Amino acid sequence: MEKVKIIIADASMPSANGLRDLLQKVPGYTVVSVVGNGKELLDLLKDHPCDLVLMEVGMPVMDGIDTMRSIRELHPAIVVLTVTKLNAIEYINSMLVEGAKGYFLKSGRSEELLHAIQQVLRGEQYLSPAAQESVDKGYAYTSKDPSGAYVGLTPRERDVIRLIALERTNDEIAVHLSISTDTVKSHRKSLMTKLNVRSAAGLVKYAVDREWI
Amino acid sequence: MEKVKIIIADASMPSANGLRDLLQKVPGYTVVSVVGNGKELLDLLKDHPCDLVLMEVGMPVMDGIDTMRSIRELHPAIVVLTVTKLNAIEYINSMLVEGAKGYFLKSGRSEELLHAIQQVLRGEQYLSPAAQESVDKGYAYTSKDPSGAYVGLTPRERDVIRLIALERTNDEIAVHLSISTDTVKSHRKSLMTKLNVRSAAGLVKYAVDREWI
DNA sequence: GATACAATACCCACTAAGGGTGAATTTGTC
DNA sequence: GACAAATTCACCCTTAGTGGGTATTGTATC
Repeated sequence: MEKVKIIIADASMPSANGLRDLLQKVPGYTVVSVVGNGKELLDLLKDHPCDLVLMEVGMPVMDGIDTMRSIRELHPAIVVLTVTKLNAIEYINSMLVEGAKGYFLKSGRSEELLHAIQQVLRGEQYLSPAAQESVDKGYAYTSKDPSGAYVGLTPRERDVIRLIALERTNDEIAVHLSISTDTVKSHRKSLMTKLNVRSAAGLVKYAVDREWI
Repeated sequence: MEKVKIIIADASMPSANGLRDLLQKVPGYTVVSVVGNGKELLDLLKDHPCDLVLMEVGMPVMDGIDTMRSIRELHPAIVVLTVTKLNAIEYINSMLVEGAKGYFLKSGRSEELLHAIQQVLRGEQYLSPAAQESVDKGYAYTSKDPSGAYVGLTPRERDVIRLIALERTNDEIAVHLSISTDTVKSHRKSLMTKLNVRSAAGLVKYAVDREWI
């Protein structure tokens, strides 16, 4: 019987290695590769297929949510289990909407992770208890979109949110991007509406969590 | 010969387990415990001494910097190696000032971590290349304190910075803490001066990084 | 009792950000 | 070519935050 081929996508070395070591102990599993961001994962998948991906949401270069969308498009058969420390509802919702089969929080126990893997491999959804609780409590960032559709940011909006998180004022951002201050304000307003936050604080948290800064 | 007793303090399960598994393979080392935050660590140290602590900066309940200060006071003989994903200068500086012997970034390789451990156990300081680079570039948050003294926040300032990160306005914070809006502004000013940031964005990043939200 | 600091509160002036509305232009896709 | 989406820009007005002070009280610590 073929072993389940697993790839781990996590920028944090001890975390990625910890997952690898844990899974290598399981007879039916084989970790074929460990990558540090979404781009590396997609490059690898081009000619190295696998059955299961364990993926962190917060990764540099290309984060988990964007990566998830590409995987669903390019490799629909791959099962993805999110393995992250982020338990905010917007990430859970985003990952599930984009097609992740499960959402496991890193505060959980190893045995629970193995259980989660078995469950998603069987085709069932898995959510960590705390994640399930967040989902039950309702949607914070996504309340304006009850359909559950993913709220994507445009490239320009990402430019702006990054600079906001870097403590730049609207004027400075305008100079940096060679656009008018009014345009920066436009993007800022779109960002706040999309992410359903009330102030710059919410934008900064979003950018920090996703490791965009 | 006695084995080196090691405790790992890291709230992230795969990360903590990854470190534990890595160290258990080394003949001279023994991981006596794994804890999830600074408070658990200090409780454990009361009657379970150890030689080396690997500690993450970002931990819930009690973060690495506060924990470091207590360790230096209560258990001066224990060698602490910071093992974190945070590479901002203020954390590096804070941990070193508080008495950590080394600062290892989780993006580094396992062999490098073992090398770092050997180095701090010999009594030498260790810094990850990227961390060394940050130090060379100068101090961002701590530029106003060239002596390198740790910039500590008072309990009230922590209340305020947390609420700022939670997107509360000054008025809301005032009501929540039962103080006047002017007092909130006073705390806000102190925070920005102490942390040497220009706007709320810097405060939010600080709070998010330290997992205070 | 003197010192230091945290916490509280107030003043003033100025700048930045938030919220609403509308619209032109480019870009890519069907 | 029609359509949707992204990007750009311009007004309006209101509120919130920033930066500079100063000052009082309480509470440790020396």
